Amino acid sequence: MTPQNIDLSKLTPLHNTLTNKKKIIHIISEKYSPLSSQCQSELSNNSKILGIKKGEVLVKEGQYSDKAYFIVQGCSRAYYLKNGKDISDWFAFENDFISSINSFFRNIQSPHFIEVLENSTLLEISRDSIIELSDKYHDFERLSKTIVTNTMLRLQERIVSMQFQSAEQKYKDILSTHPNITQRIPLTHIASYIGITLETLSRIRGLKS
Amino acid sequence: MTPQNIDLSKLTPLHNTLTNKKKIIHIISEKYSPLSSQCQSELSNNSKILGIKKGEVLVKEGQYSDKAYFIVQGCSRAYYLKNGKDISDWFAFENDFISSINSFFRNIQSPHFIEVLENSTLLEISRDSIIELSDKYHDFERLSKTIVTNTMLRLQERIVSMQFQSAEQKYKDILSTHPNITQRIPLTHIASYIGITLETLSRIRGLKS
DNA sequence: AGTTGAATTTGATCTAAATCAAATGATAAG
DNA sequence: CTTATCATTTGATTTAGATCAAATTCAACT
Repeated sequence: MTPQNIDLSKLTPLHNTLTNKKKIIHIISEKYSPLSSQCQSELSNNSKILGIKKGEVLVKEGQYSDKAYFIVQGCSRAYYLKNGKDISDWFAFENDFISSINSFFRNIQSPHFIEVLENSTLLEISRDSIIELSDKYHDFERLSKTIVTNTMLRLQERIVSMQFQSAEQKYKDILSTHPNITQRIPLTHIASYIGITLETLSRIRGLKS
Repeated sequence: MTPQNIDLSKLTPLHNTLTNKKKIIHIISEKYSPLSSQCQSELSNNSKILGIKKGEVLVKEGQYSDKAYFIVQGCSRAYYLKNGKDISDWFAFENDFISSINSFFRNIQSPHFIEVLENSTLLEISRDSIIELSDKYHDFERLSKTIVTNTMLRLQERIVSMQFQSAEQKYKDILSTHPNITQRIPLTHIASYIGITLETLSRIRGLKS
């Protein structure tokens, strides 16, 4: 019986969790940047799996949040309130990371909320663990650099998309990177993410292009 | 005589350059993340100082650019053409870095031009050198992570500023981070950077607020 | 199935900022 | 000083998308 064929539900909860964690960390290592097995197991000891229900809020405005979350299953968003209006600022799906980046990196009060949009499984890692692992392991430092670099490039693309595009083009842009985002994220959130109103988005979608 | 009091102009050009390079690298190390002296001198061997005249173009659209530039003195911008319109995407001043990030990190053709806006002194480093130094020195890996992280946070702030702000507020936002930007950067470029037209910017500035 | 509340669509204005166009001001070069 | 080029301002008009408001569709829960 190969590892892939183990029926996880038959194992004890503890063993199950450990097995899953190793798998998740292996995925992170594959997707972002390779980690030595020693570093992987130390990351395993410094992270925990969370099961979160749809609608729960992981971070609230004003909190100091020193956690980063890797999405194993489900999706989440970061948003902030501007004059009472809910503006989405980041979406994260399977194999993406999410955190309140201002609070996490600059150690200030979070301007963002982070909300789970589907029942989700997350891997939580604290800033202290990340700092410790980055100090100790060069390959972990590289992993975190890779994640930050990806994020930077994604933000840069988003600026270009927002700078001088029509509402319609901005919507097409997001569809081209996330073709089925509308099946998972309410339109209000998509609208504010691309910087247009819900009504405008609805009209754009009505056009048979 | 302390090192600070050496009159650089009295030295041979070569010595002068070397001394300057070490100073510059020391500044980078101080400002972003400390480098061991061995790493500093290896970086010194892997970088070169450029003197560039106002108006020169360092990178053209379509080129593969594998260089990063640290601005010792002067300023530069990255911009792209959208339907023939010149849209500024990044400004860099003393102690900032600039590069065609898409080309540099993803090894694709640059969508950007990089133009020097004032007679400038730059330190140029190639991607190969950065990769090599990052492999060899954990502290260099950290330095590059720090630079990327700063860039990411700056881009994120910019998105928030662009998302649902009035033209006037966007202008105030850029003034608050770069109070004297208007003394160094033509208004056309500032306007496109914040996503408004030159005319609108001029009118905003006309209001005595 | 029927009720309730949220998500989305549709409609009628309104407005901030774009566009088009021309005038003025500043800088540099001969 | 004069001309040429570039940067900025000012003016008139248009328009994409916001705002306000109501109708409809959808989904979850008794």
